Amino acid sequence: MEAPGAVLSMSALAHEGRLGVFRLLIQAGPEGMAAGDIARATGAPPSTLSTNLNILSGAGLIASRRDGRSIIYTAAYERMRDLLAFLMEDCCAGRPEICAPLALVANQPCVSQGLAC
Amino acid sequence: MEAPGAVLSMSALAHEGRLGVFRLLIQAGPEGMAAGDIARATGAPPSTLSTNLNILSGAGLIASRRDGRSIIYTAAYERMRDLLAFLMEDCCAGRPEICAPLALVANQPCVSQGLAC
DNA sequence: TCGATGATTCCCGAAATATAGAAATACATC
DNA sequence: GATGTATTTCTATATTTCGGGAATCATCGA
Repeated sequence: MEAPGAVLSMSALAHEGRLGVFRLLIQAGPEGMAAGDIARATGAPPSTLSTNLNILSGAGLIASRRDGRSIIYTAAYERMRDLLAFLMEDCCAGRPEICAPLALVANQPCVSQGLAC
Repeated sequence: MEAPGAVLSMSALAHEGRLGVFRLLIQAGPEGMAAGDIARATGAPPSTLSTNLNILSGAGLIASRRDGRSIIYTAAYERMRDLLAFLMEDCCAGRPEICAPLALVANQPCVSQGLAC
């Protein structure tokens, strides 16, 4: 990822409501969540939520698909991974004191699930 | 780090100019860089740069100290590490497919410098 | 104390963003 | 078709952010 993409992604996430939606979608997993369910979970009015979903989508952080009357949103893992990789590579270049401790964080979920990474 | 802090940090970094300054300061290392040098390096007019330095500072991402007539800015590594940890923990919880590959990135600088992490 | 230099603060018009009601669209069911 | 539900688009308003010129503050050397 290049800087402009990172700026776009971060400005999408730099908003309490959108960050909340994104976290929700990450938790929801690959099956995703319908817009209406997100609205209920967050309490955001439909048009506001729709705007924010659109912004997250424009930043490539979420994807959507229609299922009957509902539109299901899912988190775009690769994009998030790219953003994190950009921030880490970019910011850790020559400064391992930042990133080295993060390796533990990165490994933690795997460890806790018995995966080798 | 909590969500509001992450939002603050990301909104500070979600700006081409500020991201550039921050990257510059990361590269500059613990010795930091004088505001004037940053201005020369980025070509930003003084008032604009000052505003942006202030925003980064308010987000806790950089720190400053006076040295004679100059004010030296340095990147706040811990804060950046906290932000990355928040994003990784928060977003990878239960989703190791995002973070597992990042462990490699995190390790890379160490590896390239012969460090064990 | 004075002038020069480095940096910040003040200010304000322009542009972008946030929010949400109302209307419109898409689809499913009857 | 008609109706109801899900979601988006349109629209308007309020708020925030951006950028940079001019004025101000802080420090140093003479």
